[in-house]
Amino acid sequence: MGTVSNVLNRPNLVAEATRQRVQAAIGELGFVRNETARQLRQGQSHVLGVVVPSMANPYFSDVGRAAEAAMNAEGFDALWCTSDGSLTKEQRCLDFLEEQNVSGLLISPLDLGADRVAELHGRGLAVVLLDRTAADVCSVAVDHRTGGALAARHLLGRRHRRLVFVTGPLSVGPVRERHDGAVRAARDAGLDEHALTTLEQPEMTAADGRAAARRLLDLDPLPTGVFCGNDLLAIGLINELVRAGVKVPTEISVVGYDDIDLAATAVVPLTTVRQPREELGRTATELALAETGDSEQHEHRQVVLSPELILRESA
Amino acid sequence: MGTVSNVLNRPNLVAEATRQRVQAAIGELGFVRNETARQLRQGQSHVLGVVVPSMANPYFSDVGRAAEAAMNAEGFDALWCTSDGSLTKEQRCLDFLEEQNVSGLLISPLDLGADRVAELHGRGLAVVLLDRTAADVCSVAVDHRTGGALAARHLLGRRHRRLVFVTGPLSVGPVRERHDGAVRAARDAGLDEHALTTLEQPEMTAADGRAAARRLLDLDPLPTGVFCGNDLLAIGLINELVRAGVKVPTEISVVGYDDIDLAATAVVPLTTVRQPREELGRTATELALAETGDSEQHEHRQVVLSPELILRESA
DNA sequence: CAAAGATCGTGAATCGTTTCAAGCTACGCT
DNA sequence: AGCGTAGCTTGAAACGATTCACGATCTTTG
Repeated sequence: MGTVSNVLNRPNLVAEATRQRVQAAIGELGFVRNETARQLRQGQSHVLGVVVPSMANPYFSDVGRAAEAAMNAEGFDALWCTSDGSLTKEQRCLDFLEEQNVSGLLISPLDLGADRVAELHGRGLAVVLLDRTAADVCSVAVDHRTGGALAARHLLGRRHRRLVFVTGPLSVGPVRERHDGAVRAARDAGLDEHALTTLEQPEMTAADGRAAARRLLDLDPLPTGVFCGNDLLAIGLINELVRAGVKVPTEISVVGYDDIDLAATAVVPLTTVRQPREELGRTATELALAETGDSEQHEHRQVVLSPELILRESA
Repeated sequence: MGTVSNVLNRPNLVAEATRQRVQAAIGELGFVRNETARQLRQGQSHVLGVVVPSMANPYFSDVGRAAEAAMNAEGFDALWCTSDGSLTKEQRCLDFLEEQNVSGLLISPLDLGADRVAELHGRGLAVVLLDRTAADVCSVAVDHRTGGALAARHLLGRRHRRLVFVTGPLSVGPVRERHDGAVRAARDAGLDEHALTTLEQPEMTAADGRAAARRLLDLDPLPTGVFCGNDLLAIGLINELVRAGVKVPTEISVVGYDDIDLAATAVVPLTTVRQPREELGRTATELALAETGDSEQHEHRQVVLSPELILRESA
């Protein structure tokens, strides 16, 4: 019925008495608006998709949560999808979201080359890249080169001259940038080429950090400063170092990256490079919402946020 | 067009030639089926909602991931919602899912009393409780009493006679059950009443574990065995203990609960009670799918899974 | 008191898909 | 040739909400 629709969507158009009556009936019958039909008719959905490689990763879950909160504040809802590091799964997520008619997409794509995202964008979906950057799309990223440099310079400033950079797969953009930033900073400080080792791990979990620590303990002479590509690596590494009887930070200093919750409560509270996760998520939905609003004469913006060094005890 | 629908849903009914032609057109035009309209017409959705208190908690993200994988295998998709520990947010999640016409619900409700879930169930939604149990609903839970007892008996078996149970809010069912199981086991073993302390923390994060460690270090005499309500508590606690120079497990033994990934790579690899998270998630979607299928003469099942003690180094 | 205007309620069309009855073809059989 | 049938295709109704033009009622005003 038309009136019911008005009561729900434009209550001011309907007389107080009728409004009451309709509301009562709604309560009585337990009527629930069928969002599905509503969307079909309106062609728009008030739902944004969030696609991340993993929800278990505190970095993504924090960013996503901030993004979702910002959406809710504007009457939008979030549809979470996890690609689990698989391109196939990512495809499946995008298919799902497209079929669900989301009006926008916050995505941290596994592979920028995959132009499925571009295709969706072409169909009129608002797209915001999380922690990636591309020419003709909105994006919010952190300046990882600066972040890496921040970490390296901190170690250098503490007179460390034998450094190891423990990193995840350098094929991943942000990871490579952190590493590059650190290496560049070390070189700029005039550090000797062979005083600088890179340990590339297949993943970025605490287990990988532990494995890195074992390889690191074989080095001779032992390095004195370590920069890890994320906090989980750093935590695993420190744990194994401590187990081996190496004192952190006296014998080896460690800097992490991300500043996840666990960083503060590690055996040795972690000195780390904080990414502004809340701001990242919030800004991403702002950009997306702006784009869904404007639709046509929208200007794509590439926002770059700054990382910050958090001093604790590990370095 | 009717034929297009047939090509997509019942390809055997349509002639090879037409099928090819339609497929070609689909490819050419970049046609994407509008799931919204499809659902509206069918009244059913091939989507299940997953409602958990937090995605950052590895326990829930693992359970949910297993559940989602099982859904995907059956052609269903998952809609993730996080209640973030707030009843309001949980309500919002349920409203959203109902409006989205999900055909089932996997939920770990904050408050069993809230009969919103029962209401949805009444509307014909398949409902499966995660880690909670109620009379007239399907559920998959772990026998936490046994889990708690497993942990306590392990400590007692190692001749520990001064025990502390560090726990989260006892208002949370599963948490209380773990605690009760442990306390009962200790009493059954004839442990003195005052040789048993309970430290209740407001949350169950590593930070709470650290706080617990500080309170614990004030105790005189120091306890020798500690059972933590989850691994995060245990990790935070051990970290602080080690920082204070207390040797684990020689001076104090610690048992955790969950067996999250981090447990194995902690400074002192954690002895812990493993919950079968994958099985829990998988079973939950099986129950839900079974219920959506049968609809009417469906028998509710309460599945209870068994925890398992994982021996590592911390106790 | 009548006409105009303001205020609300009504009914039909619409969104994109599924479903089903009915129509069409071509073929085989007698 | 005539008829039945299997195999496909077509067209229209339906899902539940929104939207909009129209009609009904009530109020105001000259």
